[in-house]
Amino acid sequence: FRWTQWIFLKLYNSWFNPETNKAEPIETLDCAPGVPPGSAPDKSSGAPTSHAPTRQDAGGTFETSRRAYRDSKRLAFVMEAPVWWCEQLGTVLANEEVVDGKSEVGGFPVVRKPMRQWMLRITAYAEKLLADLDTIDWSDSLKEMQRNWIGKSEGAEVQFKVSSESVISNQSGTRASTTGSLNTDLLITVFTTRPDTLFGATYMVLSPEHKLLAEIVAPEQREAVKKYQQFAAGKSDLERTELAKEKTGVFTGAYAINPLSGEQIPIWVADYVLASYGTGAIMAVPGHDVRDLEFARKFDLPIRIVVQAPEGKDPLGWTEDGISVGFRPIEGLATKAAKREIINYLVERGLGWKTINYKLRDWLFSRQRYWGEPFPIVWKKDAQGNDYHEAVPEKSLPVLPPPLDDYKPTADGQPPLARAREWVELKSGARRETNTMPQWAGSCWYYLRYLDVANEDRFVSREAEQYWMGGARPAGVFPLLAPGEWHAQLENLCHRAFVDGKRPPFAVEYARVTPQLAQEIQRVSGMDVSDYRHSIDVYAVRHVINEHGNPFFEEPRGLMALSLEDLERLPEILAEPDSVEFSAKQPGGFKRFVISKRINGFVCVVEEARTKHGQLQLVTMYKRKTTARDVTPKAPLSDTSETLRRSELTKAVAPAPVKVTPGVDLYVGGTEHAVLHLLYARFWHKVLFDLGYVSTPEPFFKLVNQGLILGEDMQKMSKSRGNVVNPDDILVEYGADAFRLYEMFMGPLEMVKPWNTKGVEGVYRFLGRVWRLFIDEKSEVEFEQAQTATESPRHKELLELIQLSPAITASDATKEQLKVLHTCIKKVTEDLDGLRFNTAISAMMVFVNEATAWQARPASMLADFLVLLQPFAPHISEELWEKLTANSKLETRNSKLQLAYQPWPKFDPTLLVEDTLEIPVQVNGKLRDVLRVSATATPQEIEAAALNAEKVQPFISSKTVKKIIVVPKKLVNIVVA
RNA sequence: GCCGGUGUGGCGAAAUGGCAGACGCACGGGACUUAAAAUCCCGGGACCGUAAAAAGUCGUGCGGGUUCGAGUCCCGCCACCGGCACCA
Repeated sequence: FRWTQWIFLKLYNSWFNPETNKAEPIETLDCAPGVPPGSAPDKSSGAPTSHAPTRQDAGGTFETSRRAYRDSKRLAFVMEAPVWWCEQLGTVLANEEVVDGKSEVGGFPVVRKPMRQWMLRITAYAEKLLADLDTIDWSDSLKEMQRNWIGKSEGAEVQFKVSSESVISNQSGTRASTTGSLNTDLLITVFTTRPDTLFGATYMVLSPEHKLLAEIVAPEQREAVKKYQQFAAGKSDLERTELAKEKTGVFTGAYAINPLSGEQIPIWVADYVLASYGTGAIMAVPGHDVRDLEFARKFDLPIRIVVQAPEGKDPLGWTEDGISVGFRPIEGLATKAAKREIINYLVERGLGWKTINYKLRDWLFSRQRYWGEPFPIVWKKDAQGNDYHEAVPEKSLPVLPPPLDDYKPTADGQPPLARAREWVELKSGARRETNTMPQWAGSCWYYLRYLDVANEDRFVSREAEQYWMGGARPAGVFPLLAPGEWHAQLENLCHRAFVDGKRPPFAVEYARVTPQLAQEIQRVSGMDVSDYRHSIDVYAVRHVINEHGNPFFEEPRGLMALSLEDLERLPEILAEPDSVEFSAKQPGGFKRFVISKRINGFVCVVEEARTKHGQLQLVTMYKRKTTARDVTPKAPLSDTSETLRRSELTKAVAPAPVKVTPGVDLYVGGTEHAVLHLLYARFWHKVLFDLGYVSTPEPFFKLVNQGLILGEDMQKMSKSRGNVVNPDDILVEYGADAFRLYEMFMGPLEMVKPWNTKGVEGVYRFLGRVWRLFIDEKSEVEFEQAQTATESPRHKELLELIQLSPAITASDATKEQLKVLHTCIKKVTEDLDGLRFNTAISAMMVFVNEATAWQARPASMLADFLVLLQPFAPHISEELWEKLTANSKLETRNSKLQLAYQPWPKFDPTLLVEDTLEIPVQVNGKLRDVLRVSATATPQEIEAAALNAEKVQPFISSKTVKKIIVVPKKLVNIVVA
């Protein structure tokens, strides 16, 4: 409670500074120029901004207005707004906790209800939470879920003037006429991701909750609109989604002016436009939006085609990229360019601006429950009698909940804590906040506390945090390449970027910064980068190929598509560039260099960023033709992707990565936390990082989703289905070792798998075989008899009766035995690294099956085997270890050390080499025989043996042998006509 | 509709482009036992053969392609699971 509340106060006392792009103490707020929190620091946008209060501000005292201004910027803030109320749970819930109109926990109905609640400004971190997904090793599906939840859309806000005629007629009907200067500048702002289709906006739609609705609605439509608003408000969110199939809406009687065409377009109200997203109003382009088209067809509204679809495709309802038509300034431009041009057009005329929208909402953080951390907040009254909130001093933490007789909310709907009046009402006259935090609060940072649980002075010591969480270098950076490796590594990178997306991100350092380049950079920036290395990662490769390697979407600026060949010339370009430019101001505070060189009539431009790890990291690359005459056709996209697709790419061998572990090394959990815990924890961690309390920007570097275990009937386990397997029963019957071993043996970690109790018996039998590999069965019978003969259930001394099997010897292992052991060591070691527990266990089963047949079992081998088994079945392994090491004659390892601390065995590859090999012989790809040949046989010898093989002869004798493929140590394939 | 994942024996599953089905479950046969359980040994994709074998043919969701060779790589589909969903 204490440190969770302490972190909350950090959130409370911070704001997000878009200038520095990070959270800062609230005290720095007054010095910064006003920019709306969460919005992109886009100075050229022309979007309206708020500003910090100055002493000249009218109304109220400076203190009051400063407090109000600070409170509006805090990362933890109070908001009076409709929230999700769940009657059965007796509390409000966050967006993320509401699924299909029901509570995520329990599936109870929820309703919208206006309440004053604490919120956390997670939206300020939307961009970072999105962008940094690229730096962590999580599954694609999980990352995708977070991306969808954050829901970034780039586009523009456009202002539509409400047609003066409708305003005049409206106002004269509603208010006392406001003299000659009528408000003809009534503006409605819409958000669109397709500003290029603005010319095709033939009507407008406002959400039923839109603020301007009352002002614009025509008298004759007032009644209809009001009814519609009530109709929409009466629908629960569940109904709203269920009824989504049929569009509804009402004409407002008002018109707006399409800023491009100048036409009057009708303004409608419809609930397919959400108040909570964008501006709550849209420009409807039925020609190129399915929802608008559906609506337009239902209400017979005009439709205009402004984007040409590819040949053979219907332009009506074409929502993908195409060629703009109809509006002169962008006529003929491809969508990407048309968007850019239209935005320029709008900005120049003050009609709109570029903007970014996120679906992510701020996090509703308070609950009306007893069992949660109370907010360390008190409420006071100012001179005017208005309530304001204040932090409890850090030294007063923790704020503990008082004991209560009744844990239900009060009769008038206040949280349970409100029942404790002496606790709530302080002597000073201040009152405690009675809401509590949700359970997520603790789970947002528990992994940090685990590092240093007993610390009384800090939530985690710096030393512990840095030792366990700190990563000195970014993940998987490969050291500088040896000369000549560049080509292979680039193919490796391309392969990882485009073919094998599952691999973790990594970067390659491929060249030192040359003295020429270092000198030039020093000259333009004053920075010394002489000991820096150039690096390139999969994201740069993707970016370069996707952005500049795709001729179809290329911008009309003389830029040319890149090929793999161009990338291959990076070292050449960077060694002796023609020019170097420097741009100090970049998002994230990176220093960037634009390095260019003219090659074969093209100017190749390479942008690199300076990282804190002594690298110049490739950001992007493109080439442009200098003059029209310089055009020489270069490899188009098809060639590039063909190159990438070459199967040779898959052969590129990846070197072992340098082990670095920023954040939690490995986090294993289910997908149910995808947009809850895993998003919340990332947010808190980033705030703590910005404020300097932790040393990594991400909490969990590698995350694996274990698959759900289904019931034996292949259904999700649930009480109502009655197919739940109680772990306690399994533990009693088979023990913890067999239980965990079975869960690991069922199949790949990430896969969904059905439970099968028979399968537990299988691994239980395996553990039994392991036991009998070590233990003399006769002695065990004696033990059991002695046990039944005595009454007391606990006889430690009786255990002494259990003896090691006489087959266990101090003798040396045979070559054959060593091969079996080391095959097992190799497999288990490699499979553990890859979290392939199922195949590791099967390798141990193979070993035990073999070893059971041995008359003499060398103790040293069995000791090594126990070390392998120990992580999978720790109890039985330690037990056997004790028995094995009790016999001093057999000692092979340091028997003083517990098994868990024994060094991991290393496999010896030389022991795995076979003397003779089995070589399958195929004819036209079909298996005909298997030869046994010496491992030293030459390809010629193998070929001859294959041709002479008895079983092969009938298939080749009457035919001509066209070709013989001999794969050394693998196989022979004879191709006949 | 969009995004992600998965399709291999009766079942859970293995297979750096190179002998498909390792390992385990279930099943069948045998040994031990008065008997059962436990344990140990043997068998096993389908088809066609055969007294039994052997040999042969077909087989990794479907249709194409690349390759000497494809469960694996490429193109196009289908089915199932998970997530998102009137987000402009």
